[in-house]
Amino acid sequence: MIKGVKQLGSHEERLIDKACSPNPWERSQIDEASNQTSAILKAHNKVEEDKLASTRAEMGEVREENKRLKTMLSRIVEDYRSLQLHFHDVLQQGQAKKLAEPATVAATDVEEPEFVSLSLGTSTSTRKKEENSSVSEGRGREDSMNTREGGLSLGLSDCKVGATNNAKIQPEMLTLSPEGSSEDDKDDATQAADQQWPPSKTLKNLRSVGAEAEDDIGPLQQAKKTRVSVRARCDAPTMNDGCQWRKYGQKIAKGNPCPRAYYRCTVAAGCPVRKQVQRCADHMSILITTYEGTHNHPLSASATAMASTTSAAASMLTSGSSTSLRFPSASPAAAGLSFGFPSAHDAAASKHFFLPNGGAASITSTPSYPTITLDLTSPPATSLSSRFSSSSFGHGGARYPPTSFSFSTSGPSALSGAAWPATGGAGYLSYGSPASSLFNGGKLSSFEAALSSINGRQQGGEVPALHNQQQKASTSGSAPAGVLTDTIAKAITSDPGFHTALAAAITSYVATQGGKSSAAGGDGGSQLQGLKWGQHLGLGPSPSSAGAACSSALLARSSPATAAAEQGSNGHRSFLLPSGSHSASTSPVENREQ
DNA sequence: CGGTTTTGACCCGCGC
DNA sequence: GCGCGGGTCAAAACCG
Repeated sequence: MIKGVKQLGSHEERLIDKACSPNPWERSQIDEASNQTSAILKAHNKVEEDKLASTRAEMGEVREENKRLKTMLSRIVEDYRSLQLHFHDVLQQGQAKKLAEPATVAATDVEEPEFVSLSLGTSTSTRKKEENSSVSEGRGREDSMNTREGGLSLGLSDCKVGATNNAKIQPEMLTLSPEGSSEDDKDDATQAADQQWPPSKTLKNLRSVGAEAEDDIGPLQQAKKTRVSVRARCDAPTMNDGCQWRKYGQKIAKGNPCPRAYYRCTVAAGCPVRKQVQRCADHMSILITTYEGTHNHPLSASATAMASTTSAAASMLTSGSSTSLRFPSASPAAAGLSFGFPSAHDAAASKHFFLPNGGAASITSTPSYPTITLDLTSPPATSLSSRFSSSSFGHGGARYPPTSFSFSTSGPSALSGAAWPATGGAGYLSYGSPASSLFNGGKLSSFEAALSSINGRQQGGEVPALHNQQQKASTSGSAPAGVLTDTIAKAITSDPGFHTALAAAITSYVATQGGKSSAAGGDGGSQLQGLKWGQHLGLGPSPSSAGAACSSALLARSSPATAAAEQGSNGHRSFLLPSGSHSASTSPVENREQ
């Protein structure tokens, strides 16, 4: 492209030179003719001069336009390179941390506070295995993720949140249960045992210890309580997320006639992961499943799907604090990022960007826990828009600033069931603006593939390869929910996707804005806007989270939006995944429920 | 018989 | 301090 611009520039110069200096023969002819027919020649001369002037003016415009394009391009390339550098930095830091990671879980908790919490799909053993087996190359790691069962190798849990995040949120990787931090006070011999789900007496003691220590480890405590809630239409008692669960309690929660069931993961003894399942009071067909904790064991592919999704969602939540810094409500960034979205609706706190096809909003609010909600309940009509929501009210709401961001996809309505590519990367190229043919060439983005999965539209034999792969790998039978959530999770978490989505979004945005500026005669505005946008994306040297950047990149695909109804009231970050006929099959265990 | 579910009791945090 | 609500325990019942 640069080459092309340069060629264009030299061509312009030749044209202008030619226009400015007619050859001698032409001049002599004109002089001769002027002697004979002065009147005619005068007129002729005038016409030529006019032509010259107009051509000169035209060339000047083209030249200026060329300059603008050159500048814009160099800025974009610059931004892209810095982003690339930053991306590699993050990868390398993650690798370095892993290599330095002590063998004990407790040590990990202490030394890696910046890891994103709630990596439900990531187990210590799995991650260790990967350290040994994978080359320290992003692409290689992703390959392993796509092929290996049970491990979430590239989830956002491996992705360090930016430094701005660390100041406020310091999630920890492995021990999300309340007793986790207090284990530091115990000797090593007991720590391993305490990784198991503690007996009630221990729990009671730990509760008090944890309360005492809370001042010191406040952020960690906060992060540990991070929950991921999944709303989905489901007729079955629970969604099949690939794990085995044992019900350990049931309560009638206030304000909801439906009892809330408490489950514990029984895949491995002592797995601290719990989930709560409750039907929505308003819509009994909607099942709300809330996950909390970190699996301490490898997961089946289908279980990893949900886990990685929730992990990704939690990562989005935690990374959202930095996002809020990047997209302050009153800053031009917020307006810039809206890309035509309506601005904030709830003056009190919530600032939602709504999507063109936004369906039912899903908001959850948990007074003391930062909770992110994946809403899979919107009707199929909203098929290709996506939105998540998260809420966080930690400690007076100051810890998680109320901000929302969303992203949407729009593109060909024909759902090809494009599978997440086995090698990753390539599929992400389909991120981009509809305005850009590059991203619109009949391909679906991976995210769209995920959405199509959610909507159950893989029909007529269009079963994604990923689906097949996971069905083969799954140890708990078919798990459509797992497949779709895995696809979503990959769309959110996969680093090359984040990488490429950004590049695609940049290109897409420039394509759109560049066209506008060109049509308007050009005032350099597009360049400026593009730069701002890039900065807000975190394209600069400052650290940014993958989630924030990815979602922001995806934002570029949004077309001017019409507001969707908002159900929540307080500060949430919002995503939404449409689901229509999302019905998850249930495991034999879960079928026993009443 | 082992694992799971049920269900009343208990604990704890929070608000008044 | 008390009541309320959420979360958990644990014994009994249930199930394959």
